[in-house]
Amino acid sequence: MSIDHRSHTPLYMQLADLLRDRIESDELPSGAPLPSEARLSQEYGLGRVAVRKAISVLRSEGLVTSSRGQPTRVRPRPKQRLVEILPGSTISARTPNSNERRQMDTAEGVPILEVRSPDGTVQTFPADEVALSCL
Amino acid sequence: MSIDHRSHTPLYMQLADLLRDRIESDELPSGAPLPSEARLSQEYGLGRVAVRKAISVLRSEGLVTSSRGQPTRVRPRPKQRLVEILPGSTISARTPNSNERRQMDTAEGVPILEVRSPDGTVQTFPADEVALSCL
DNA sequence: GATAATTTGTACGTATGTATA
DNA sequence: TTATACATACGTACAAATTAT
Repeated sequence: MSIDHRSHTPLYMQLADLLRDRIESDELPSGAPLPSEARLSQEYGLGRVAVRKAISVLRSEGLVTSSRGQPTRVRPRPKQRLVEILPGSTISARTPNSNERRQMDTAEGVPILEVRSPDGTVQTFPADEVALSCL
Repeated sequence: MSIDHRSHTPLYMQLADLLRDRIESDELPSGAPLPSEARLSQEYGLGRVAVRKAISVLRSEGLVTSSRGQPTRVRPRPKQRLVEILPGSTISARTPNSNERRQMDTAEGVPILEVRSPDGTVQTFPADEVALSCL
């Protein structure tokens, strides 16, 4: 379970895979801090660029959140609430751009669910908080 | 419409905003090549790191695709086909991780739509190709 | 077919800024 | 205040894939 510097798989991807495993196996549970970038650098013998790129992969997958001054943490996943939608509705999903993300205050890696009701109205929901139930 | 080096907004974000505007206004239409990283560097007086980060933002939003040896291009958006789902189905959306993306052969920035039918079966669709219609 | 030029990808190092504890 | 941690941004070098010559 370590980094192979001679592998064809990029170093950052190997590290991302390692960390993802530790998150999905709950060895790094919800809310837990990841080791700092400096620590990961030393631990695995990588430069900081590779470490940051690995973490950015996890961030874009919605698995972790980073903010200045604090350690990167495993992103707590809110319980999804069920939203009921009417027959005849159309549902689509997309990735919000940075401005939309700011407005909706959602984390990186969280898609947007869009529901177009039969009457033409459109509703949007962050996909980590909402699941849709077709009546 | 240029880069302000004294702004509080990061340079890469300013460039991402500029390029996003040019894509969404169709000045850079579907399939069109973006200027090369070297060209953007010169054009806007930025280092390559800032340029690459800007493009990575657009890639994660599903707006462009990059591959080695070829210019980064505006990602052609396939026409969505409508998939009908049964009443009682539950719909959710999520960002696939890198391995899932490889398996489903979807681009970065394309969420996955997941449908759990009343009989318990689960179907997954790339959200750029499929929209769901609730019967 | 072989070479060269172009373009993106990976990875290193360094420096400075900013938010948090 | 100090130390820690992440964010931004510069530079360099080489690898790998594609395209043009």
